[in-house]
Amino acid sequence: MGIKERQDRERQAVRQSILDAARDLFTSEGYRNVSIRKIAERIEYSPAAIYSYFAGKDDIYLALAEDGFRLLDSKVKSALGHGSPLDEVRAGWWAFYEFSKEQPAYFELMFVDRSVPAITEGWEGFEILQALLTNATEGLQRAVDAGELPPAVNPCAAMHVLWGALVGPSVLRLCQRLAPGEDADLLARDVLDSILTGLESGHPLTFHPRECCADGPVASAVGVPVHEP
Amino acid sequence: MGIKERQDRERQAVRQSILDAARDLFTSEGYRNVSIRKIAERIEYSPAAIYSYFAGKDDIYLALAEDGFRLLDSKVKSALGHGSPLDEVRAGWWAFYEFSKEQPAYFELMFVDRSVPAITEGWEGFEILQALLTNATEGLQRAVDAGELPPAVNPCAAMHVLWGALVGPSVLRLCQRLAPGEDADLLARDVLDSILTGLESGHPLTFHPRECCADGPVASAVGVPVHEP
DNA sequence: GCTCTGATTTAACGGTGTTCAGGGAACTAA
DNA sequence: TTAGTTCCCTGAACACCGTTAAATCAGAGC
Repeated sequence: MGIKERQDRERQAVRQSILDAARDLFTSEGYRNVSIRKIAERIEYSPAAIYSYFAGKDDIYLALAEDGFRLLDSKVKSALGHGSPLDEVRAGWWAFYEFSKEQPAYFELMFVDRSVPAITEGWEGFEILQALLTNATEGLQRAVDAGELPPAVNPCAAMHVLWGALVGPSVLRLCQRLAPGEDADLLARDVLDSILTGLESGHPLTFHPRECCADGPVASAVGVPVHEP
Repeated sequence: MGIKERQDRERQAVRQSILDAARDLFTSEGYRNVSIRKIAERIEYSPAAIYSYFAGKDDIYLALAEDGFRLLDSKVKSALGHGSPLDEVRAGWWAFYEFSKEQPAYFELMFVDRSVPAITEGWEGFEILQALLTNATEGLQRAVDAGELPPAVNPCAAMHVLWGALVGPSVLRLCQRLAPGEDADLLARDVLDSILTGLESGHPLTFHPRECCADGPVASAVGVPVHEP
């Protein structure tokens, strides 16, 4: 009795076609300018049909963003495992930058488009990013423990700095704000190197962390607005 | 014949009341959740009346944001003029952070709220921010010329790093993502110091700038989406 | 064949930003 | 004072939006 399986498969296919259409439209026209009706028209269904697959427009975005965070997570993780702790820090953040090149559509949805709904605690994608940033902080801690970074370096604050700085070149590249002769890769590398060099110099950090990386970094990272969408 | 003057004054007062109501509503409920009808109700006018003062909802935001950029500009400028070039760099960026504390409503509209319309070239506020960031780059150049920073430091890239990193603590503070015991001021200072220390160490920068600061930084800074609002 | 289930559509609700013809008050000129 | 003009403002409408309830329809199971 493969009927249910076939039905499930078909349903999954429709669901995926909604996501594909939405990703295309979101990245070409911006989340704000895409309506449920446009997505429905693209997949040749009625607008109401979509609501049997997703609770609402925001949920379509959240499903896409969750995929994106998963992709980012696996990309960063596969870049680790080689070299010293400091090498891993460098590799991890470089993977983040490369992700913005390889998956520009996802990256844009995740970090650039400002009309997108808010990312809140409890949502799966939030937890993935959360864990990723916590890992990044722990990586910095290992580099400190290994003596590759001065003991004065606060891993949490350092992670914030790396994060904030690395988003810049990624967005610059994505928005094509660099001239043809300018190489975003070099800029990204410079930014990364500058930060790490600064950390190596070991300026004492006065910030007093708590479990600041347990709920802090994501908010600043993605630029979460204070209000509900 | 002060009639026209009085009429102009009244008109200006109504215009200002629209802006005041809009700023209150935007920052308490988020740009996305505020409708023209709500603003109209607040000032006891009909929704249509607003369109004789502003071309649309987005223009109300743009007028507010322009005020904000002007405020930021004057705050940063008044912080300059004392000390060495490197001191000025530090003072300027610290003023930026302080602005986020003193004018949280404006700062939120300018940099945090993600449902706000895009900032585009040609708009007055864009030019103000543009000039401000160009000034920041020139300040870094002066610090290099004065020997306070190594010649290898690329002012444009360095400006990007400072900018990206400083937004982080500001947003963290604004979104109250720090525990009571954690001091955002210290975090901001650490971030600023870390970056400057890194620059002083003089890691060679490979990025090849053009007039990259003539049209680049703003986009990455504010997180401008690719699409029209 | 019939029934039942569940995916899909039709039609509508309440909201949005925005436009436009007209009313009416205030000002000007005779 | 009165007639004319100007211009702000309103009411009503338009074209959308996200979302939902009821009707419809195809297909599976008996």
